[in-house]
Amino acid sequence: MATHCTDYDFLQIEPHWQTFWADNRLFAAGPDRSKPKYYTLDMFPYPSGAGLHLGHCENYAITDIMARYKRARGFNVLYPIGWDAFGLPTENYAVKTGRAPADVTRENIATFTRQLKTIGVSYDFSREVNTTDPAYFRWTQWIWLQLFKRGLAYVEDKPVWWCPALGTVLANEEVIDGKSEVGGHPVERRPLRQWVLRITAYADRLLDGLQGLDWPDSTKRMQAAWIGRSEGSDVEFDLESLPGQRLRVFTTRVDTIYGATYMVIAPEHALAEALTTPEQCAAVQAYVKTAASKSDLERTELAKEKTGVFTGSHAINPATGQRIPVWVADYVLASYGTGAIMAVPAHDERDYEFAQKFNLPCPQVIAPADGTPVELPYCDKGEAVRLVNSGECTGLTPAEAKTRLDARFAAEQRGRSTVQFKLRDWLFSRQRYWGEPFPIVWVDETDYRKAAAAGTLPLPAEPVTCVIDGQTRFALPLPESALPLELPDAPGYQPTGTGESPLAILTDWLEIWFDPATGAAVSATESKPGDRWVRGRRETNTMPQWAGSCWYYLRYTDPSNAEAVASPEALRYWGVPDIYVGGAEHAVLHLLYARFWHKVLFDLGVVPTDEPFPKLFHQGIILGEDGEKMSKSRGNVANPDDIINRYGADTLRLYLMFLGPLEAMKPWNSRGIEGVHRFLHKVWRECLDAEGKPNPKLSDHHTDSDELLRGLHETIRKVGDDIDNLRYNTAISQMMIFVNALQKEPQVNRSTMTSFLQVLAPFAPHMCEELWARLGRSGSVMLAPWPQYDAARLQTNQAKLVFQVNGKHRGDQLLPVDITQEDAVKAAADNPKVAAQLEGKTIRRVIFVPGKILNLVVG
RNA sequence: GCCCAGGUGGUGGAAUUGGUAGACACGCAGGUCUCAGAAGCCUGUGCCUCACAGCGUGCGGGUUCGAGUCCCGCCUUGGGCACCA
Repeated sequence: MATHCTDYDFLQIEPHWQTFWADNRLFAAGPDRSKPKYYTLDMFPYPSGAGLHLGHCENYAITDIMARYKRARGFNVLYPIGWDAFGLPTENYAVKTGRAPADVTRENIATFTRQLKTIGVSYDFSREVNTTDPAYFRWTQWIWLQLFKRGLAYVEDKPVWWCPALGTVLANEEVIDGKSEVGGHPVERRPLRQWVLRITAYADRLLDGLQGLDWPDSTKRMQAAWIGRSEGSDVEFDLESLPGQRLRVFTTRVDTIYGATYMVIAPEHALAEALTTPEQCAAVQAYVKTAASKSDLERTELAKEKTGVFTGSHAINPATGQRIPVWVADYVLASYGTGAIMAVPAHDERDYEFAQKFNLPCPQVIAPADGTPVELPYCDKGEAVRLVNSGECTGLTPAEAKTRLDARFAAEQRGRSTVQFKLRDWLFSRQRYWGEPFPIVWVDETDYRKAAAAGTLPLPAEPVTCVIDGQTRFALPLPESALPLELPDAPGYQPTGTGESPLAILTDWLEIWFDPATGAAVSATESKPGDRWVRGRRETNTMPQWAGSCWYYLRYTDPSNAEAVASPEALRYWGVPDIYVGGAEHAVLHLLYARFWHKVLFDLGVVPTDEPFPKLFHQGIILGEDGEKMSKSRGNVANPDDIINRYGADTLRLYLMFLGPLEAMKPWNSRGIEGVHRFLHKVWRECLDAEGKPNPKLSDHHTDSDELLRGLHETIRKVGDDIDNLRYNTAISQMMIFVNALQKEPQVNRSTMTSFLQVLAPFAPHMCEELWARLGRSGSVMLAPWPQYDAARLQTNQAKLVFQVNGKHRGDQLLPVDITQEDAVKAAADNPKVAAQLEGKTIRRVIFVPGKILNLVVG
């Protein structure tokens, strides 16, 4: 079944075995539930027109080697692939060319698939999923409906990037330095109706869940920082000019309240206008207007110098009873906490800087317990500091003061201990065509009540409403049975020019008669089909690309199930990925969003566990030869197709894995690849002679030396360990060491060679299949059980003992491992170099680590 | 500014719990084979030195019989966050 080439002709060998694997369906995840399962997953690729790059190859080689190894170890392996195919690049291309996004997507997927097959990745292509397939996004919509039903989705006007010149809304990543990425046109913020998901309701669980995950620490830390849990207190300050109203602040340092000498509200704060006195009106209005016209980016970038305006009003510090001024300043963010702060300049850097600029008082209320004078601002807290000048709290530690003040303000009904998060709710809509449509119809209140009364729809406890053309509309979901809601055809896919999605001009699709019981719809231009039908307008937003990638790993367990996301049985057996490999660029968003959806599905009883990715690994970025990030403009891109044509996929895979630690960022080196290519040639020559027949040095009867067998067993052991621990580079180095030893042997037992081929096979699968067959082994090397190493073979009775004198290496000698210290010292003393160092000196101390080192301390 | 991870030959990198620094490979040099070349094979290759010795894991200190590894201070590269009260 092997090819007949005499040389290592990888261009012939590789396609041959790729066809063999596909024809024999060797990589399909099996139905046998008695076997232990292993689920390995790559991050969901976007099938771009540019095709596969080296980063993909690195990612997929890592998981492919793992998958092949685990199969050989007897696991039932699930190793799937699919396509995260909705999204902007395809839509932009469609707009430009007028071609249907679905057609473009299909072509891109075909290209990707072809390329994947040329690198020999052992995916189970029978489980391929595609987020743009209605049979798939039916369940994306279904999950979204569950979120909707549980009150986790709502609608809000939110500012988005709008480009007047392009007549369209842009994503954050399409805006660069305040200009559109395409064309460099100016962009502005414009409020548009958006769907928002209440991810903040899961903030605590998302944070706590991180603890048990086997993820890179840096990624866990990044997510924790993104969630940004912060414990503090809410306190309400009375307002002198607005009796009965209070200004609420959030502070993590309520213990410093005796030092709060002014307050600051964000320019967007609801009380900004009410608090402004007539004399200050012009100044405040001007300030608020300037702040509003700045983008978030400008506001933070220009943040070097603090700015602000006095409102003219005062609040009362509830601790001291003093009147303190209320300012407006944009260093306070409307979106965090309550949008207002109590400023304690003596103990907060930002407040200090502001107070210095505007000449506000800075009384110190925290001091080191030992009375050391300190410079302001002084931000220490903890056991070593005490409150000073703080009335009843003077002398307490900050922690004690917090307890006391929280209790006092709670009793006064003006405060409490509380927790804030940096995490914001998730803006979950795009004004775009190429995404999942929301299964929502906007209706008036009467129709909503009528439809709700039927009791069959997935409705939230509180209706979701919005105002369209001055009228309040209610969000009526499609019944689950009516899913999927497919995308209508849109001529040209052009932007509408109003900021709404291209769907908003497809009147027949948009304005409908709708049957809430069945989800059926007809154009509103037709006559009302029946009594229970209601007049509605479809939701025109579509879901962001994150939607489809939030749950795809579940679909792989049962990809064609028409009744559910996946069957409970499949979800129980396959569970979640045992290892998830992808780039660190998704450390926060994708991984956080998917965790959120998974927890909701867990609460719904759909999935049996509450975390989707127990083990995560990030492969490092492959840089160009110049050590810079690969990019077309730099001209430092190495193309996988070229490399495969020149060296073969096995060489490419092996070299990518040999380059360095998998997680490290490392530069490509086109000369270095020669090394692993030579290594594969060497393996070939050790197996076959010049005619392509088995090398005469291989025999079935030869007894290999203990040393060679120790090398073989050490290699089996190390390669297995290193694969388990994702240290492929040292596994390869061990295989090179073994082949170098093999090469020096005049005769080698054939089974030694075939055992070695088995451990090499996950890395260089095509060549190992070929050699396995040519050495007379039957079937696929992939089906042979992983060789066992014999621990007894690894032992030696001699080991090199290193001699040191005063910690310096002075020689070594092969000695029995169980040598006594006394004999070891004798052996050392016989060593001429050691003897020279001992000359005329006394041995003061002997450090003996058996089998390793003998250090003689002399003086 | 804050948090994190790195810094080892000409190059990529290796080094259980502190125990031979530089495995493996690239490159380079010499040799062998060849009419010649390619490929292969052999030898060498941290620095300094003819050699002995000495010096060497970003820099400066420290702990230790012994430090790439542990501790303190600094420099530097990369990543993340960035007025989050």
